[in-house]
Amino acid sequence: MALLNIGQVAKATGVTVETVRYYEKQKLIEAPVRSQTGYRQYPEATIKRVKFIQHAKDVGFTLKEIGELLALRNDKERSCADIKVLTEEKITTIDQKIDDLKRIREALKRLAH
Amino acid sequence: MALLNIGQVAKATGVTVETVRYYEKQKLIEAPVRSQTGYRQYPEATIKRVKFIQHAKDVGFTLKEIGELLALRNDKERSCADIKVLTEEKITTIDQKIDDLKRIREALKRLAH
DNA sequence: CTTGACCCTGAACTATACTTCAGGGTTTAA
DNA sequence: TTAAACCCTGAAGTATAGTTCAGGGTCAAG
Repeated sequence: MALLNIGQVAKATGVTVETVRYYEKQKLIEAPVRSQTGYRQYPEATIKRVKFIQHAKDVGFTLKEIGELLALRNDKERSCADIKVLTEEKITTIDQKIDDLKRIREALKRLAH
Repeated sequence: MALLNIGQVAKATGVTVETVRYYEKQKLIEAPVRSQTGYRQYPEATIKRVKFIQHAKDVGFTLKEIGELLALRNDKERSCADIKVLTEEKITTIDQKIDDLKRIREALKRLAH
């Protein structure tokens, strides 16, 4: 598969190139390989990762928390049991958010008669 | 019903008194009546309102958006049809957030085997 | 072979949502 | 009646998540 430069990643995900570089600095995406002239060359999977970050941000996770979510996916060091515990914790947080949203939704629904 | 001073509202909602004053400045909660000595005196309903703000914040709404959500509830000026349109818009946003969360949840669920 | 669109770095700037500070008055329990 | 615990204001400070700026190189079309 072809590698993408930063502008293509930005366009495909709807963020700016500055945001992509910012996520790299914050270690939310891996530093990509570079062309001879220093241009960042991204695999296509980066698009999914940036989109994930945006979706997680939209539902109230901070970049730090998103880093933890992503680390769970990548971390092969941790024991399976460890990952399970951490993952269940995150799922609890998510379920709370879903409940909050449902409650707000119902309140609005009542408003709209 | 008894009126509450700012510390009691803060304690009941889990935010600081500074945050309550900040929400007042941002017009997310009404400026309450004052005691002779200038202390803010809140009705109990303020607790629900502050809790609502916190829940909405947790699921990624900005204070500005939360202000709009609250305005829908309070606004008696707007036509019923107007409110309905705006409310449906907000509900669409909420449904998107719920979908995002469910997708993240499923990804984590798969991780936990 | 140049011009417009793209890419690079590091640093300074911005908006949001608070938090802290300075300097003071009030309430209440001992 | 005094000391701890509470309340007030306005202004300055902070963390997060970018955005903008200065000052450059690179690539692709004409």
